[in-house]
Amino acid sequence: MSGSVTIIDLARELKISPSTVSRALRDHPAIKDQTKVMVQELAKKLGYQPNALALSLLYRKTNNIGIIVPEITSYFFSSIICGIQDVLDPEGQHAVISQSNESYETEKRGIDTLLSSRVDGFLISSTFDTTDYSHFEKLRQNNIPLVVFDRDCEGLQADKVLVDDYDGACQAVEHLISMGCKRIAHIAGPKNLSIAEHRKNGYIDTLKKHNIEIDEDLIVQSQFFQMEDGIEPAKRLLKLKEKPDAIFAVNDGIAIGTLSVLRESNIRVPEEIAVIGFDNDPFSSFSYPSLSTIDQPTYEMGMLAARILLKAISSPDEEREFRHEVLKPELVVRDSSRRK
Amino acid sequence: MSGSVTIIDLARELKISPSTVSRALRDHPAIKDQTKVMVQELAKKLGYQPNALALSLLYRKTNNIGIIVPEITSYFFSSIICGIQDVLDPEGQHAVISQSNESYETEKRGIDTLLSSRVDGFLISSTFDTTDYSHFEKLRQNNIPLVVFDRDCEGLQADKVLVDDYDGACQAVEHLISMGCKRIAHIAGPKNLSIAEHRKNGYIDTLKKHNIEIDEDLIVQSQFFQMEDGIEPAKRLLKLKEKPDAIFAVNDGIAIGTLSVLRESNIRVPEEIAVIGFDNDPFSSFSYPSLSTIDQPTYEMGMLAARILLKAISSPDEEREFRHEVLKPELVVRDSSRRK
DNA sequence: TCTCAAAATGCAAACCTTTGCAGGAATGGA
DNA sequence: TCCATTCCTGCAAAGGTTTGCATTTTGAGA
Repeated sequence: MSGSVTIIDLARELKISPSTVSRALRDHPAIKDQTKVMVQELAKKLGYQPNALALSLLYRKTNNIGIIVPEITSYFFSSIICGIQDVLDPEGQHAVISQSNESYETEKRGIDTLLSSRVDGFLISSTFDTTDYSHFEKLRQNNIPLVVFDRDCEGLQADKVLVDDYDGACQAVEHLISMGCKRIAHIAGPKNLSIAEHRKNGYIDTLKKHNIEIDEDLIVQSQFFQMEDGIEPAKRLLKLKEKPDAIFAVNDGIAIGTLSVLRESNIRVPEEIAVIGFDNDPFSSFSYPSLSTIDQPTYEMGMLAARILLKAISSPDEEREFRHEVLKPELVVRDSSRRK
Repeated sequence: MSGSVTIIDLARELKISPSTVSRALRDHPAIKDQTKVMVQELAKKLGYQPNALALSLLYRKTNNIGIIVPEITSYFFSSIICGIQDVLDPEGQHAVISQSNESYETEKRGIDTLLSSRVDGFLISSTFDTTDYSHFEKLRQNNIPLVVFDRDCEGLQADKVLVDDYDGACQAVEHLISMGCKRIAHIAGPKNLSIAEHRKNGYIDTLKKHNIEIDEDLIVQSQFFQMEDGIEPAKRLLKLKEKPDAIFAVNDGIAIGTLSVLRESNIRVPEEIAVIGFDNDPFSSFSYPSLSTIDQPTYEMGMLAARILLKAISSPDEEREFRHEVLKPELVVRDSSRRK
């Protein structure tokens, strides 16, 4: 940054005013061709680059987009970010990424620091703990566009890009039933997380639809979404007097953890217990047995969210409805649920 | 951004000058206590937040750090980024992340756009194709600090935080030998990528050290680092007349792909063929069989790189040697290489 | 009441760029 | 030669903040 050459430097060198230099660089019609050539050549020679900071200050626009996600190490979120970046990049927008680590406080702090660094808009997937949305409301008051993705904040007025988790769960359970499973267990995700609730509801409703009684013992809970978090809940299910013949895990991580427990217990998958996950993590097709799952259009979700945000940024005062997009997930059948 | 209140607003409201407001907010000794209280209360009431843009312009410092990585979807890079962020955050620095997708051109473009958005420094892990470092040299000419991590750019004058890949490979092969393996194959990574070369050299030298002849047929190449990229090379090894009794894969992704091929071919791991990877991806302890590997201190690498960068930024003109840190990797033995 | 130092505040420049408006130079025609 | 255009170019303000220096205010002491 130190050695950077400014418009003023060019002006001084050419003994003309900064405004003329500015206009010459932007090909303004009121500038003589001769002057333009002269300026542009010097600019090139000296490697002039406009100071984005000065422009941001002038136009009140940084071209920075704040992204807040619970974590970036999971494929799920990192591939969403890919989708976002592939939309932002060609538009000259930059992604400033902050992790909340599933902590409400950190999320709030993240918003504040990004806010004071003047990002033009926010893309947020909130934490487990986020039940109070006042920090999001604040954005609207400040007139800063916000698009919520994946994890719904129910009641919050904002653009949203979500996945139909309920439908995904229904597909998963329908599939297990069609494979002849009778006692289908569910390893549910953290409480008060909308997506986990929706999946659980899809599970319950599908069983009911098929007149299968809901057995509360068959519903256990995982604390987080990592592979190791699946171990303990899976073990709990295996301790039941009447074991399940299928397990629908809230995501692929938990499902993979479950598979490892089943393997250790010498339970054949899918013959004794079928397993299905959720996410279609790249990992899932390489597990043993390969894992049936519900594919989520993560990349598309990121792209769509980013597009909606950019649109909101470029037409600020427009009165409009908040968008509420719901993407459809898709069943992927692999060995872990395929009855031969 | 629109509704944001400025120091000038506060000044007007209180009928004092902006400079007094500024000083009052920063608790300057020359300001009357009464005035300070008055200003600070109004600032709080109106929710004043300093405009970081104006400050950046003034101090020629954005507090943004540009990160360029080949991809963010792998655990390897995303956990490095975690380490980076955990250092940047408390310092009020923001990570602006750009992906090169292993493309030299994209990497170059990334530098240019981040440069024009005035990041204070760069943390870069270069692509496969990056053999020309002029875009990095440019940074030094502009006096912008750069720390290279993981993937070395040989010959480039810059701070570097690397992992001793050679040593890691030696540990892996030593381990296989100690388990009684005689025909150890290597699935190498992309050519002209330093880390892949170092691992290959470690493999070769360790075999030589044990007077094991190098068989070129046992060295095959993978194109990329994903699981699916391991399939084809593994199949090539299985087609050999004399099959290997161990495979050292350049990373865990390739190793996982290899395991799936071995499984399909009904080859017992580790009894017939032992397998070891590199990275200690979380996945590797949940594969079947669980994968022996070389643990890389990714999080620490990110932290160290970030710390070095921040130091370089805060003491710009200081004459100093470039740092060249080499972290030690560590063998993790699991089922895929444990002879019973 | 006046003086003077000390205390408190304000002015203006700097960071870099854009742009409406004013003004100067050049050119054409009479 | 002079006037009226047209064509170029420059001035200054705006965006928000900090800070050296100048200026005003305050209060004490004479």
